[in-house]
Amino acid sequence: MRARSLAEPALHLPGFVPFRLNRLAAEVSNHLSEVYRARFGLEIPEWRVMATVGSEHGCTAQYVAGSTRMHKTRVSRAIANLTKRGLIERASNSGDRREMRLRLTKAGRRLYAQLVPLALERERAVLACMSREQLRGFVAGLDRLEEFLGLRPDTRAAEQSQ
Amino acid sequence: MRARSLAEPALHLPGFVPFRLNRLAAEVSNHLSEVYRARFGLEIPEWRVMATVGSEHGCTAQYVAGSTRMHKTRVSRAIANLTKRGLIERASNSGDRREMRLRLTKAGRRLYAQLVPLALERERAVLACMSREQLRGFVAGLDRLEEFLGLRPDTRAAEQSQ
DNA sequence: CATATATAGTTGCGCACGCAACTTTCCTTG
DNA sequence: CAAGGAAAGTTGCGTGCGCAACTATATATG
Repeated sequence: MRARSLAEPALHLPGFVPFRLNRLAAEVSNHLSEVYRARFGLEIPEWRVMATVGSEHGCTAQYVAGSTRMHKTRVSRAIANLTKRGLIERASNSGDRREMRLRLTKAGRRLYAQLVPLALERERAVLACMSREQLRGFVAGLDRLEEFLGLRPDTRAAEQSQ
Repeated sequence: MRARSLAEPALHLPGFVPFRLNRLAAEVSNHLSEVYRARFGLEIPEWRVMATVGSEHGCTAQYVAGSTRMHKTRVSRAIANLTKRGLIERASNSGDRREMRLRLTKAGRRLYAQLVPLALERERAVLACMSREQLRGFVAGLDRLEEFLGLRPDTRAAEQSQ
C-alpha cells in the first residue's frame, strides 16, 4: 500500500490514540485521587463502589463489576474494605441467597454526600479547559466509542428497568 | 447544607468523564494487548519502550519515562526484560556515563517492523466507528486536555530539536 | 428426585507496580 | 581540588491485582 518500509517510524507514540487515552486517563485519575485518597482514604476501586452503590441502592457486587468493568475480585476486596470501615453493608435477604444487596450505611451516606460535590468540581475544573462546542464534540466521540466497544450495559439496564 | 439529601444521585458514574476515560482506555488497551501480548510476548511497558526507542533511536530511559509518563522503575524493568530478550541494547558510550543510549537490535527492528502495522491497524479499526468530522472533534478535545494537563513534553522537544 | 451445569462471591498464589533507598556519575561552589 | 548536591538507573520491600480454583446456592435435564 504505502512504500513506507524504509522510511521512518510510522508510529509515533504521542500521536497514537490508544496510548494517548491511557496517559490522559491516568493523569485525570491522579488529579481526582487526591480527593478520595488523601482526604477520605479511599482507593479507586473503593471510590467506584461507593459511587455505584450511592446511586444504585441495593445493587449487587455483580452489578458493580459489570457497570464499572472491574474484575469481580477487585470489587469483592473493595467491598470487604468498605464493609470493614462501616461505609457499606451487605444484606443477603434476597430471594437468591448467593447474591448480596449492597447499601450505604449512615456513615457511608455522609461520606458520599461530602465526596460527590468535590468529585464533580474536579471534573468541572478539568473540562473547563474546553469551549462548550469543543466539549460537545469530545463527549460525542466518547459516546460513539463506548457504544462501539460495547461499554455501557447501563443504557440497556435503564431501558429494561424504567 | 442538606437541601439535596432527598434528591437523587447527582453523580452517576457512567456519565462521569474521569471514569469514562479510564474505562475506555482500559478497553482499548485490552484490544491492543492481544497484538503485542499474545503474539509477541510483550507487556504494556515493554511495548511502550519498543515504540519509543523504535522512533527515537538512541534515547535514554529518562526520555522514555518522561514521554510515556511511566515511573522510572517501570521503564527500568521493561528495558531489563527487552535487553534479556535481545530486542534492545544499551550503550553507555555517551559523554555522560550515567545515562544509557537505547537502540533496537536487529531482532528488535524486525519485531518492531511487524508490530507497528498491526498496532496501527487496531487503532484504525477502533477509530473507524466515528465519522471524519466526529474524529476531528474528539481528537481536538484530546489535544486540548493534554495541553491543559501539561502532558506532551514532546511538543516542546520538537520545537527545540527541529 | 438426582445429577449436572451455571452463577455470586471469596481466597490462595504469583507477579508487576510504586515508593524509598541506594550506587554511580556529573555538576556546582568555595 | 574538595565537598555537597543533583540526576540516571537499579533494587528491596510491601501491596494490589488478575487468574484459577473453591464454596455455596440456584437452575436445568433426564
